[in-house]
Amino acid sequence: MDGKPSFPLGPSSLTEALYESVRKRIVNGDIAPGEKLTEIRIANEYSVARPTAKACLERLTALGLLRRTTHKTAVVPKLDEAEIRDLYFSRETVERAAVVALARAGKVPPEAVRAQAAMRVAAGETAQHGSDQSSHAGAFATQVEADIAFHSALVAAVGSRRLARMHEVILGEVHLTMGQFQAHRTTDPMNVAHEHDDILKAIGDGDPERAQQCLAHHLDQAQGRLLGQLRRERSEEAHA
Amino acid sequence: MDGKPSFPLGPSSLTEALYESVRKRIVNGDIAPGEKLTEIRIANEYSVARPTAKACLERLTALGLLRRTTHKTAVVPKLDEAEIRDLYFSRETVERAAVVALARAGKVPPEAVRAQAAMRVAAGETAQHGSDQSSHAGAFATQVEADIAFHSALVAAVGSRRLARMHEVILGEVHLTMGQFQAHRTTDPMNVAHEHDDILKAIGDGDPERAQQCLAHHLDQAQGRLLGQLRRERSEEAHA
DNA sequence: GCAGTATACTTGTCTGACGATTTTGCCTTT
DNA sequence: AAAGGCAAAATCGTCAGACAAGTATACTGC
Repeated sequence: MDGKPSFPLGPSSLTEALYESVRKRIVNGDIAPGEKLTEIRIANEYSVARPTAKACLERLTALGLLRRTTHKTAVVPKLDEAEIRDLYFSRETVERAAVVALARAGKVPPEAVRAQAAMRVAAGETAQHGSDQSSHAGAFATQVEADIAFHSALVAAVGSRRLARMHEVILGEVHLTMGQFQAHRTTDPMNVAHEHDDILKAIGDGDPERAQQCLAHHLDQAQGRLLGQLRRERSEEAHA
Repeated sequence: MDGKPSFPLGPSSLTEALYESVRKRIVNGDIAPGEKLTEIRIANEYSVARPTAKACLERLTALGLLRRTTHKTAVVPKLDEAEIRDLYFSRETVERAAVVALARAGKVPPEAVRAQAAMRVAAGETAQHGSDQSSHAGAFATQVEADIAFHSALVAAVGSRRLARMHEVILGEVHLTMGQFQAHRTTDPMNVAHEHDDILKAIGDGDPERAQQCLAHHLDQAQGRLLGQLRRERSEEAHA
């Protein structure tokens, strides 16, 4: 009946599954920034042919999750300050257009409020297992997932396929940086949840201007946290 | 001395050359919308192996210049009204951010004024060879190139790699639609040049608000021309 | 005459191997 | 002893072939 199934359950293709697996390993920080990712390594680790691994690396490179030049091995990038600013400038450009369109329509996307609920329980988990290291890492990962899902739902609700596609690329790199700074993260997760609420509130009130400002504030906070973390790491390795 | 040559003369790689060639054939309208593009056809036409052609089609698909679902032949899309609106909404989102940033800095990109000069001579050529069909088509192609170059220079001048990358994808589809409507084009090219001038003027005056409005007007005009052309074709094929 | 099914053709995907290029380690020379 | 050149190893780009899945068509039965 309907042209396409709304819920594709799993990656039917082998290349798709491989791509998703490697992608998750990169954004979760399982593969450290600066680490070499050769085609042969991927092929061996997953027991697939090299052209398959090659296609996977090319897709990741196109999305900005890998850096590679001709005849050189792919490495996962470590974003410096200038690139983080560039990333968040692009992110704000896309998400600003989204929240303005949503506020004009005055419709709060249900998916976003669902992601907010998941965000809150994840924040509670993080605060609860503060001492336990492994549980903390797991809870943090789900928290990041919920954060990504929130912003993704915001853009998806606009209904623009091209805006969503651009945002998907941007969010990939955002996810990457969050995963890389995972270990030393110290931020209170409830602050993020409150900032999300402010955005949804402004959208529901049909106030594009305020929604835009709330979003800018939220992204500025996030960028500031990332830059502060980056400077802290820089000084740490300077002492060593 | 310098890390990378500022002017990469030609695609050194075979895959790159193939990709560029097919891309140009698509955006110039040499390959009609709806036409099937099989891997074997590309491989035969260019005398390359199938995996090479496959990689080429995948890259084109990722950029939106081809549509393909699993186990089905890739076709060049013909954008309907909803998709053209979506495309121009995304385009305005990106270019608006660019002109605002440029107007804030108050710097007019030299590349843009160069593209404007090229645009004017191309417009003159188009008007001159109005009767000659082949010359007209050639002049129109260079005019479209100059138009693309102008908007591309605008975004490139911001200095954001990610914004430029998003814009490149968007402009690819824009180029595609312009190439498809090439045959029946009737617009006065000087109007476009004047609208471009208004944008540059506002940027030079350091007036972000006016630059934004001029851009919105320009894109609205362009979108209107495309939609009008599309409706005309629809009625034509309804009569036949 | 129409619909359902089976077959054949086309297409997409996966696997293996060869040649070209870059990088790195070592040797020679100044 | 240090720097430059050379050689060897490793990696990337490309090509050729076989298998499986999907689609379209033709045929048969109703």
